[in-house]
Amino acid sequence: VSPLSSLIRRWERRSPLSAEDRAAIEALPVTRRMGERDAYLVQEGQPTTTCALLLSGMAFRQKLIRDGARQIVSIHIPGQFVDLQNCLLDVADHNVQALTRVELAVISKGALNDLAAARPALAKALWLDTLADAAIFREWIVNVGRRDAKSRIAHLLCELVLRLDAAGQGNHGAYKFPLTQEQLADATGLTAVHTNRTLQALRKDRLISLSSQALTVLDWRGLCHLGDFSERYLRHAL
Amino acid sequence: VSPLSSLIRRWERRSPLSAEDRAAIEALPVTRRMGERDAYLVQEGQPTTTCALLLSGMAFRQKLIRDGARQIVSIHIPGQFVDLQNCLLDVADHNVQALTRVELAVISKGALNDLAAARPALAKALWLDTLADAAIFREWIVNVGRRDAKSRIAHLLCELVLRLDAAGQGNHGAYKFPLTQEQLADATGLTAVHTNRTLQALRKDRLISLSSQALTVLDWRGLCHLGDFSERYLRHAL
DNA sequence: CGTTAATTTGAGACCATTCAATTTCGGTGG
DNA sequence: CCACCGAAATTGAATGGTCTCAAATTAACG
Repeated sequence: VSPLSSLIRRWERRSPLSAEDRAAIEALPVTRRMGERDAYLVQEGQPTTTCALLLSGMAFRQKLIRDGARQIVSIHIPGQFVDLQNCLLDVADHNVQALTRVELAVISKGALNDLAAARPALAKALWLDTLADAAIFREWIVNVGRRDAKSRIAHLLCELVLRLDAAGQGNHGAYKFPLTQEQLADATGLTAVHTNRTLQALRKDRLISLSSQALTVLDWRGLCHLGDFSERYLRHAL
Repeated sequence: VSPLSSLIRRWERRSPLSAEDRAAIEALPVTRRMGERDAYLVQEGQPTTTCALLLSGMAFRQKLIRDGARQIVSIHIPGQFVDLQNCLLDVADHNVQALTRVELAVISKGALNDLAAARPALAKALWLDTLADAAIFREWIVNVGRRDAKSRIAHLLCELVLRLDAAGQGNHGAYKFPLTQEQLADATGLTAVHTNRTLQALRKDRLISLSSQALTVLDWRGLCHLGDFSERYLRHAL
């Protein structure tokens, strides 16, 4: 079975691919690669040579500012490219880090660009992936820019839960949740201390239970309401 | 002269287009449309039918949250699409508003999709536009998530100044700057009051002068340093 | 000029931060 | 299996950046 079958499956949820398109994907030269937790998969400033599809584990993208503070700008689950933009960039403009131990399918930039040039339907699929990313970025801006701490974290959890569900990684409202509180803080623009207190509030409100990397949603409606969550922006991401 | 010549010019700054590609762009059926200041050009929840290229004036994209607060997620200058994502969305997932009186070249979704399907080089150009947007979104997240008020505003000004320069809209560090302080606040995740005080601080530090819609950069190096600004992420946006 | 929008100012309150210390957890080796 | 270790989570108290609310001033525009 091809390492890119998860990609084909995800793209076919949007619309069916022709046999030739599927064959072209499966013919891509792929290298498997592992990454340890916290390992840098892409580093800002590095010349780019490949794109990587996440096969298992989770990863996130982040930027560092001068004083050393970190802002996480997205979180990735299996079936997604973690650095699709590198396909069209000479130099990486942000960092990608493994959140857990990860397994990657690495494809050369050139092969992916050739694929897009030769097969319009796949070019569109790649474009759509970029667009889905961008939609999430926009909502992420709103989250850190205009919501208070409780809403921010609630919103982030809602988004992750829907995406994990779509990827078949959740069962009955329970999820593996490998983010540390410090990482959750870096994703929401808060401090780790305040994130801790905010999580306690969410637990006291009986919205979630979260401990030892296990997240359970106790009150989905309530969490969505608190997080001011509407799933429209995830249209092409699920 | 074609209304899409500014688009061709911008795309050709990245790499030359073939005569056929240029002809295909110029053959697109285009409708001109005006928009008054503050007018909604796209409304969240609306079915999408067209994409619009900004010919003159400025526009911005924003989302509203439940309590009515607004977060501006991007600002657009002539030569850019203000709603390219609508090409691949059935329903708009955010709002687009005119910042000044604007002039638009409206193209039907279908025509643009056909263009992308038929002409790989143009599909790539559209993809690259989406990617450039996404790079700006990422930095925008960092800005509102991790920088303090002075840095946030300085960073936003740095970005706009470079983009205005690239679009040929600046002369000698002086720019038309139609954002009200309230809009600047909504873009940076601050309040209008605090934005006002922060601008006063930037003026007192002799970094900028800003009044009656005219921005002058007095100390570019200093502004970049304060804003923790690095232009790498604008690689494809300029 | 008159009217409305935009900017500016002041003071008090609050959400989130900072800094430091403590407790718990997960994994490791004896 | 337990002792140990570092990482992660938790707690407390004080500080501070930003917000809120309200009012005054200035600028924009017909």
